[in-house]
Amino acid sequence: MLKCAHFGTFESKSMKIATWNVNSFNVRHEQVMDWLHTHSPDVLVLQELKMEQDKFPAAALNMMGWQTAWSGQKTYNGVAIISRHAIENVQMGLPQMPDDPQRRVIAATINGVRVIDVYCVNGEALDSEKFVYKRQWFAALTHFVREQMAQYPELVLLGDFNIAPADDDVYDPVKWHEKIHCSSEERSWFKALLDLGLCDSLRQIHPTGAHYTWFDYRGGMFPKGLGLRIDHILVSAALKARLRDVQVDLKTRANERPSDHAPVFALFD
Amino acid sequence: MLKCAHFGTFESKSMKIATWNVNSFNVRHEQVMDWLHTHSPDVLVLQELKMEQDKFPAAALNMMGWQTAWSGQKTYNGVAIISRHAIENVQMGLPQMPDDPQRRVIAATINGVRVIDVYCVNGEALDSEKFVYKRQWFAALTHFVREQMAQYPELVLLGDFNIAPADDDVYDPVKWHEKIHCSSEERSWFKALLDLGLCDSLRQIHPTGAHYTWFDYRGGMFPKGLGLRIDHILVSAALKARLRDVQVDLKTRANERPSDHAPVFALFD
DNA sequence: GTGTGCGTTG
DNA sequence: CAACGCACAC
Repeated sequence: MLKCAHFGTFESKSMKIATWNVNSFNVRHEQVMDWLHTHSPDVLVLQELKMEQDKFPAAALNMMGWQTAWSGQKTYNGVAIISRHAIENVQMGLPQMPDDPQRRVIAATINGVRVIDVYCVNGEALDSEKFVYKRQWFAALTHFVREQMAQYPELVLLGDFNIAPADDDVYDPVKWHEKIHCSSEERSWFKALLDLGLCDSLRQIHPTGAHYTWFDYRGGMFPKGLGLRIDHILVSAALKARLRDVQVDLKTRANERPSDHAPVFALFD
Repeated sequence: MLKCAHFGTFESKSMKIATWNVNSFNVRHEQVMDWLHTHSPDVLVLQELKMEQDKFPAAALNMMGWQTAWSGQKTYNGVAIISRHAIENVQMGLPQMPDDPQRRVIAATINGVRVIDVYCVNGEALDSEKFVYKRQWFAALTHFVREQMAQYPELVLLGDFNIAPADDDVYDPVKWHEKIHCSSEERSWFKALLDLGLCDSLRQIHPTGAHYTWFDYRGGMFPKGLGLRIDHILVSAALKARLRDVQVDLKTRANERPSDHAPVFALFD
C-alpha cells in the first residue's frame, strides 16, 4: 500500500499468498522464519503445527514485523495465519462442528481478501472410521465456504486438502486407484468446493503436468520425484481475475530436515 | 611416520590420543566426524555408543581413512576405537566377567601402544544394587589391566571412569561428599589402578585446578562451569615419559546438541 | 521415515 | 535436560 500525498491512499493490492504444511512448527520454526525472509509473502498459512496454543512464537514473529492468528493443540493438527498486513475478523473451526476438538480451520480477512486456511482430514483408508469423519468434515467445510463466499467476493481457500483432485496429481494413478486421497468420492468433495465458484489456481496456470506438493518420507520418494498434489489454493472469481502465477516450492522440500510437504504460493495483481 | 630414502623408515611415534563419551553415537555421529576432522587425533575412543553392533558406521569412517573396532549394544553402553593407524589384537570385555552382556571394554594395540577403552559402571548410588556391580566390575578391570601391563610396556587406559578421583575434581565437594562418583571407596578403586603403575595424565600436566569433563544436562550446569572430572587418560611409565600435554575440550561441550561429556586428549612425543 | 507423547534412566 | 523404547499417526 502506497500513501501518496497528492492522490490519497493508493492500494497496489498485489499479493503473494502461500500455504505450507510444516509437520510440526516446533521442528520447522527456523525453516518458516527462513522461508518468510526469502519469499517475503503477504500471507503464509500453515498446517500441522502440532503445537499447544500457548507455545506459538507470536512475539518472535511480531518482532520480525508479522501479524499472526493461530489455533493450536498438542500433538495433532493446528493451523496458523502469518501476515505482513492486519488480520481481521478471525474465525476458527467449522460452524457445523462446534464441538470438534481438532484444530483444522482458521479464517481471517487480510487486505479485503477472506483467507480460509484448512488442514483437511486425512482419512487413513476408505474403510476406516476416520474416513467417515472425513466425509462429514468436508460436508461441514463446504457449507462453511458457501456461507463465506456469500460475504466475501475475494476469497481464497487454501491448505492441505488431503485430496489429489485428478490422476495428473498422482505419481502412480494405477497404484493409487480408489485409494485414500485419490478415491472418486473424495474427488467429488473437491469438485463440490469448486462448484461453489472456486478455481483450482494451480491448474488455472498449469493445466497439465506433475506439480506434487507432498512426498512420503518413506522410501525416499522425494529424490525419485514421486508425490501427490494435495495442497491447494482455491480462489473465488474475483481473485481468479487477479491471478498471475502459482508455484510449488520444491527447493524447500529439499531442505535438511524437511517437512513432507512443499510450500505452494500464488501471485495476484 | 616418515619414510626417508637414505635413512630407512623413521618412526616419529608422536601421538594424539583422545577419549569422548558421546552419549549416543546415533545422535553424535556428525559431531564425531567433525571432531576427527578438526582435531585429527591418532586415536579417538568413544563410550556410550548406545548403538547396536551392526549399526556402527564403519564404512563411512573407513572412507574417511579411519580404522575402527567397536563393541555395541542397543540402548546402553557400547565402546569404540577409531584410529588413523592399524588396529591389532582387539580384545573385548573383561576376562573375569565373561558372561557380562554389558559392552564396556575394548582393547587394541596401535603403533605399539596398548589402548584400553573403558566405560566404567555408573553405580547410581552407594546403596544401590548397581553399586555392588560397580565394585565387582572395578575388581575385574584392575585384574585385567594388571595382566595387560605385564604384556605391554606402553599402555593407556582411558575412558569414562565414573569416578572423580579427588575433591579438586568436583565443583561442590561438600554436596558430593561420599556421594556416587566421589565416595572414598570408589576413589580407592581408582587408586588401585594407579598403583598398578599408571599415571593420571591430566594431573601430571595440571597438578591442580578444575578440569571437569562431565556437566549434568539438568540445571544448566555447563554454562555455570559446574562439573566433575570423571573421564581420564591413565598412562604407563613408558608412555608417561613421552607425555607432553593433556586438555579437556570444553568447546565441544558447548556444541549445539552436545554430549554431557567433553572430549579429553593427550599428546605424546 | 519422521513427527508426537509417555514412562524410564542418568 | 536429553538419551532411550514404545505406541501411534500420517
